[in-house]
Amino acid sequence: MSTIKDIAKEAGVSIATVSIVLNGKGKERKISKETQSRIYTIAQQLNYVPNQSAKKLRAAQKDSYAVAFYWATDFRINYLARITLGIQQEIMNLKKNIRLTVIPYKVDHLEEQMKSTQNDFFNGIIIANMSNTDMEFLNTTYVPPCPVVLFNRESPKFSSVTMDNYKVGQNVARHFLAKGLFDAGVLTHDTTFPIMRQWMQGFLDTYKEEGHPIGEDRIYLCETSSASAFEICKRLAAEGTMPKAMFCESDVLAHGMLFACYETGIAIPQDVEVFTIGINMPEINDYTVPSLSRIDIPMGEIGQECLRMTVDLIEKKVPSPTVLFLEGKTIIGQSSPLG
Amino acid sequence: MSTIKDIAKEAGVSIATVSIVLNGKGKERKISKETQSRIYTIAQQLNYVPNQSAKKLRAAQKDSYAVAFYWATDFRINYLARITLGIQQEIMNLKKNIRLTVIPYKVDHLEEQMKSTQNDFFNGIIIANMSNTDMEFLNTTYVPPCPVVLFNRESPKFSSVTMDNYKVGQNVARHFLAKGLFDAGVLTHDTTFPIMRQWMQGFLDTYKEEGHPIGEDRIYLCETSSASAFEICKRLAAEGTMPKAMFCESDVLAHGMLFACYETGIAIPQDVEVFTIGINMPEINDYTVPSLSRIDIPMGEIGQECLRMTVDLIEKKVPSPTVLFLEGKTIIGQSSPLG
DNA sequence: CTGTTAGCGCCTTCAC
DNA sequence: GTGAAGGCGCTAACAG
Repeated sequence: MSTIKDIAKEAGVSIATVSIVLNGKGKERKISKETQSRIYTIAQQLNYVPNQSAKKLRAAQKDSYAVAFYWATDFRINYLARITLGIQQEIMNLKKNIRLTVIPYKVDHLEEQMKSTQNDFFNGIIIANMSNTDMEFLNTTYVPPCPVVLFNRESPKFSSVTMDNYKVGQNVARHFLAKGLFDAGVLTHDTTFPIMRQWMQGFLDTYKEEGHPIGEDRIYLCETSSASAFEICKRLAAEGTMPKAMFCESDVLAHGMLFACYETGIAIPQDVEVFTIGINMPEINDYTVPSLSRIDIPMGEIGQECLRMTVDLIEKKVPSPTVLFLEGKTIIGQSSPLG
Repeated sequence: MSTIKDIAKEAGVSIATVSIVLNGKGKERKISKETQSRIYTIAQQLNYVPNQSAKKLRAAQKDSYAVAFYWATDFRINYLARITLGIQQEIMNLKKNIRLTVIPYKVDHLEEQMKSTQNDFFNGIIIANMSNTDMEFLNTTYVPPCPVVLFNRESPKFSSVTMDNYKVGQNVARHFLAKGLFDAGVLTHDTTFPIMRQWMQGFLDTYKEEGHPIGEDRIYLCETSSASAFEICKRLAAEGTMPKAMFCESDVLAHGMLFACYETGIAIPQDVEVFTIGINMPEINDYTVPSLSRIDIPMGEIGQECLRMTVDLIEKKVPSPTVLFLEGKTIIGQSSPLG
């Protein structure tokens, strides 16, 4: 990488002259036309790219933080947009100069990504969507260079903004149980996302406590796609083993299920009721056929709180680790009306 | 903002000592426990936050670019996730140290956002989702401090990655016309997004050229929500004025339309065929009821090319402005099968 | 154990 | 019209 020094040497002028010209102040400072064009040409030849760190240092930014936002690149990219939006809104609110750098990582490979990223140049880090493997890495080997806040995860070591995920599962179970739907199933992802297992635990425990334990065979593991849920539900329809109530652990799966029921002539909610966790935009689930009953994860809000907490940690206004719990929003649609 | 100098003065040690301690190398360099804890305490008291620009400058990053990505915060946040993903993938491919900063802006208010953001600290800027107002600002008053690439827009002044949007509309029209669906309508957003008007123009012109002009009354303006499309389509159903074919200019609207047809007993595709532009994740439209025929905008790909072009412009490997055209992907679902 | 010094790349002030 | 010098905040090499 060449610098203005290189250009100055090549052009036979001083560094100051180069700086003036490249910042478009040549005319104002009455630098000769020739000198200017010579400098521009050489800058181009040497492939000059200004060093923004140096510029910034010189400009002495006040209250300027660099925050990294790690996000998984799988099927959940949709909802990450809303997290980012929440984070950005909070940045506006705070009226500070905060640069949010988005860093993608592959689920189960957070470690590699973190090693290749130079985290020492951030003031704070927010991490979303970690798998158990990723949590394991964070909780054991990782040494943070700055405050770290986890999105919807819990850890003994790091701050986080999360939900009472066990209670989410409990609430879904109670909704079904209140309607006498004892033959229930769970449609879930086959990967190990901690929160999904917490939801399921709350759901299963509640059914068991109420005297209607759900068998292992009623837990259906899908790939993380509508297509996979579609296949499984088509099979259930063909076998005639569809339960009376299905708890879908994400709307991605619920979409596949709705489509399977549509194709096989199973009526929702008459034949089977569907309750899901909303991770997509609320609107999408309001206009599915039929519309989905669900508990929406407050993505934007969690993002917002993550950013606020990160700043508070940077400024040492809260102790580390701090944990904040938020509530999910229950929305009753057509797929499972109130009892 | 305090610096290590302030801490050094306060603690009565040199700035080097402070630097060593705060970087966790106290033990290794055998700084006394007391000195260390004194430094930590004072750092906390003075609310010290390291200046990352200075750190970075010192570390002399090579091939390190800062790229800003402006995105609109409206209903399109969903698809912006995929753009970001494409951009990030390209960053990985390039094997350069590129920091992507996401900067949200309100549609029609790009100007204000750009003024409040210090763009002079970026090496390149990518802008998505501009309205006519935003384009106007860019094309007239805006003076870019670095290369600018537009996402799916055209401009005489700036580089861009875009689609042949007129042709997209033509293709939809031809699909309907080949099936003899002459009574067609357009369901579109009431805002002025340039590409939507281009789609519509291609669509309307083709119908007219083929001798089946579409009347003004067949153009339905919605708010940018499924809810709004739902209301309009419910009205059409009630009046019995639903056309035989509907071109939805975004799947957000198509979702509202599908739901309205479901509720009012209008059969798709028997009573009305639906063709849409896919902006959401492809999967969502594969599992609507019925699944949607559509042309998907290659969001990720456009993002990817935007980043590549930005880097090429920074490194002056391509002239400015450069324009690149990409193709949309046609997917035939149940809502409008092949003729 | 701690301090001094030099310099990362850039811009601004002042001097000629 | 142009150049020399100083300094933004930080770290590493070297010196005690």
